[in-house]
This record gives sequence, C-alpha cells and structure tokens, in this order.
Amino acid sequence: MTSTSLPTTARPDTDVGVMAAHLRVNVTRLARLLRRLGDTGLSPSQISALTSIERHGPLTLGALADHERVAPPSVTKVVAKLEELGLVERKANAADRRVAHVSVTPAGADLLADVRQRKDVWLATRIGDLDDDQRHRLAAALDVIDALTAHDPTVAGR
Amino acid sequence: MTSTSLPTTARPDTDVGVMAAHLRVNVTRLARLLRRLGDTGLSPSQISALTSIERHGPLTLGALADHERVAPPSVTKVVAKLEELGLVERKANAADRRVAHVSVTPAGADLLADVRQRKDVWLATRIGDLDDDQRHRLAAALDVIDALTAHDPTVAGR
DNA sequence: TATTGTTATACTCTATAACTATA
DNA sequence: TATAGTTATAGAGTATAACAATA
Repeated sequence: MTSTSLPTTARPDTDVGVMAAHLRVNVTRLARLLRRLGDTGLSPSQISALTSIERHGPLTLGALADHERVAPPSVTKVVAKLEELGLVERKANAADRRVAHVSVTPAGADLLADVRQRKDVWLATRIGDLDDDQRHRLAAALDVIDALTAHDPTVAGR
Repeated sequence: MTSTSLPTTARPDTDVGVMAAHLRVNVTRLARLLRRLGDTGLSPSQISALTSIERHGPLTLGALADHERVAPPSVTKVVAKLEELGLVERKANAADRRVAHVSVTPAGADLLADVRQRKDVWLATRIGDLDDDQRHRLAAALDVIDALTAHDPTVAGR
C-alpha cells in the first residue's frame, strides 16, 4: 500500500502514499524537537492537565478526568500537585458542595505562555533561516496542514 | 515577541512569528493524532527502544542506553521484555563476553512496519481528501519541513 | 440510592546503589 | 582496577476497589 498500489497520480511528488510517509517522518521529528523545548519540570500528565484546564475553562475534576482520559484518583493527585505549585486553583461549587471547579492561575497561564513562546522563538528562528522561496512555500501550505487535522471523525472528543 | 515585534516582513502570511505559532499548533496536533494511531500495546519506552534498535543496527546495551538517554538497568528490563515478546534478539560478543548485542527480529521489524503503514494509510486518506490545489501546495512544502529539522545545532546527538 | 471526589492499595516504569562476571 | 550488565531497592505515576460526603 505505497506508491505502487495507489492509482491516484503518476507523479511521485503528488503521490499521496509518498507524501504521507514523507509528512509522517517530518512531522514526527519536528514535534519531537518542539516537545524537547517544552521542558518545565512538570510531568507529562501535569502539563497535559494544566493545558486542558486552561483551554476548557473552569472544569470539575470529573470533567477533567474525561478530557484527560484518566481515572478520577489520578486527577485528584495531579490537581493537588498543580495547586501546591500555585498553577491552578480550586473553587467549591456553592450549589453542590460535592463538586470542585479548577481553573488556571496567572502563574499557570504564564508558565504555559512561556513554553509556547520558547517553541515559537525557536521555530521563528528556523523559519527565518529559510530562503524566500522556501518561506513562501511554507506559508502557502500552513492552511493545508490545518485542513489535515480539521474535522477528524476518529477523534471527536478532545 | 509576536507579529508586532519582528521587523522582518509586513505581510502577515510570511511573518515568521505568525508562521511559527501556526506551524507549532498544527504540527503538535497532527503529531498527537499520529501518535494515537501508533498504539501497539508496548509502553513508550519499549516502542522507542525498538525503534532505536532497528535504526541503529545491532547495539550493545550500553549504546542503547545512551541513545535512549536512559539508565542501564532500564534497558536491561526493556530489552528483556522485548526479547520475551520475540521482537528483538540478543547475541553474545565472542571477543568480550561481558557485552551483548541486540538487534530486531523479523517480528519486531514487522511490528514497526505495521505501525508506520497504519499511520501512512490514515495520512494518505487525509491527503486524498484535499483538493488538487491544496495537495500541490502541500507537496511543494514538504522539503521545507525537512529543512526546518535538518542540521539542528541544538540536537547534535540522536 | 446515586454521584463526586478521596483514600487505600497494587502494578508499571525508571532511577540510584550494590553486585557479578569478565577484561 | 575498570567495564558491561544485572539484581536490589526506592520513588514517581496511574489503575481498581473501597470509602466519605453530599444530593
């Protein structure tokens, strides 16, 4: 199921099989480099939870567990740690006192912004090192990479 | 350090800061989707070790520990597990009997090939869903993404 | 009785320290 | 003595099961 078996286009530079393999390798490598730049001292589950809390606003612990696809006891511990670090805060629900809502503190938002900026600075430098032709071709393709991940039926939630 | 502070190009679609943030978001999301497709039942360290062993040929356990940036006892356990699963095999060094070399078995190579093919099929489908213009713009940019990760001075090893 | 979240406990993964066997 | 790898032990992280508080 590679270039020989896909009867779409004869030219190798638009053969979807060849393009897929090429894109997979490049995207995986670039993502790995970016991930390495994102070190914060937080564990993967902690940084992931913090990101979810920021993106999806105040969340109950149960909702956070669903977002993170993780068991309730795990979020209890992760949130306790993030709270201890001052990155998130809990607010009791007045109407139903079983429920707690967590949201990101300014310190938590700063941490996430710092990580993103570090990655963007690195990427901007790499992009700045490209020649004009390369930079224009990259600019012209950014929305296509958008399109590849948009409306994915296999990943409805999250 | 975003679009307003980088005095490179006035047009937003080639502003390196804007491009960097856009690319970061898209690459991260696409990589996450691909990673989710790569589930094998192996732990992250196991799949990573298997990949390193395949790529860098027969490796001593010490060399594998260096590649994986992991402590020696960890590779002992990871390799023992991969060997038990029939995915790698050990070969004693005849000249120095302290040393063991690990390499990928056909079953291990098959497993890695299957994972890659699963990802490539998914990506090829997404690319096939693009219109001709999008597909050509993506094809024209693939080597640029190559260029972004090539010769990275900050990641000399590995 | 049902639901939200916590505590108790166990398992996996990885680390450091101590050890075995070769050189 | 030095090196390659293993075994012993400990610390994170996450899971299931049992529990407490509230509805």
